[in-house]
Amino acid sequence: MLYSTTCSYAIRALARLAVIRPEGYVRITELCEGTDLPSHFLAKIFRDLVGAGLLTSAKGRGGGFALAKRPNEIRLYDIVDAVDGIKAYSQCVVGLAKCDATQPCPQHDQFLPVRKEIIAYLESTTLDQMSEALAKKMEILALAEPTNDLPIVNE
Amino acid sequence: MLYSTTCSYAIRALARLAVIRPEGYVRITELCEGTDLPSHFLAKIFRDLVGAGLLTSAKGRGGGFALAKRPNEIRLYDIVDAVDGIKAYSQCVVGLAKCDATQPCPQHDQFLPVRKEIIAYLESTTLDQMSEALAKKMEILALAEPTNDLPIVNE
DNA sequence: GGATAAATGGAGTAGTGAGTCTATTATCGC
DNA sequence: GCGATAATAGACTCACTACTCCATTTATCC
Repeated sequence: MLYSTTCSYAIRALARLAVIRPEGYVRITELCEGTDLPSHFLAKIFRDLVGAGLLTSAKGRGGGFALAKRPNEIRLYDIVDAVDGIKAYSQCVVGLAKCDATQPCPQHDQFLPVRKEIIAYLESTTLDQMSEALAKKMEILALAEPTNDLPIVNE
Repeated sequence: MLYSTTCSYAIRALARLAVIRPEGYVRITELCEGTDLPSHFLAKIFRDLVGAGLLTSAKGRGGGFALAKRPNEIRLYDIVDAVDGIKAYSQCVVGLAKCDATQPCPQHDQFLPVRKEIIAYLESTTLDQMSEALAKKMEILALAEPTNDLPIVNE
């Protein structure tokens, strides 16, 4: 997979946050309701995202986590960088330390276009696009199972 | 990174094997000489590659591991599939079980071209290309450090 | 100011991937 | 057949990622 499990949780949670309340505070428990997101673990991940400047937080009644920027200003790239570190994506595909044009690894040249495609994807995808797609999905699920008030979207 | 550490070892070792002796048996110790490949661990990995039909093995004097097919018939795809399992590449990028055209994850459509690029890369790259690139690299290193008989290529 | 509600911090646990080590088995040369 | 050689098998350790839990801190409401 492209991201770590932790990073997947972060992406899904942020997309959900943008859907539920793009501008206000959302509690962790509210965010995880009806999903398989592990709330305690997500709390830990969100601490880091606060530190990375992607989220702001407020304690006490009415508090929770809120996006630090507008959804269209948060790129997938920023989330991945905050959680996994983008450095991993620029390293040699076969894990060699010394790998450049003069000392190429067996895949160096071949892999360039793939890496470019991945980085372009991470840079061009923003949270508002993701939340829009997620909202559409939740809508479809709600129609498919009209008896459920809160569709389980993430299993 | 695109592959697991284990898979990187497999790729590097197979490329090396194809350079050293494309058709005969090579001992693990010989294969790891002058590299940072962990020989005991590689022995374990090679067992699996024998099971996957990429390598054949022979015990005793004169034995070792040899490619089960010609280098141009072994694709990067086959190696990755044998070690990491290609299934991981076809799964949803954010790790959702239910993710298809009707129930897309927030990244489903956007990620398609990236996935295609990765798969195309894995399918089009073969061991002979990789060994050729590696041989070229070893040559460059040998010229750069003419005092060394066995250049360390993989640190 | 007391009760409640939320994040925060950090210790602790579990499972997995990476790597080591040793004993066993098969093969070859003599 | 015997000794050397090399893969095979599996138990074991280590580190790291994923995840839990609880005590603490901070804020809000009454």
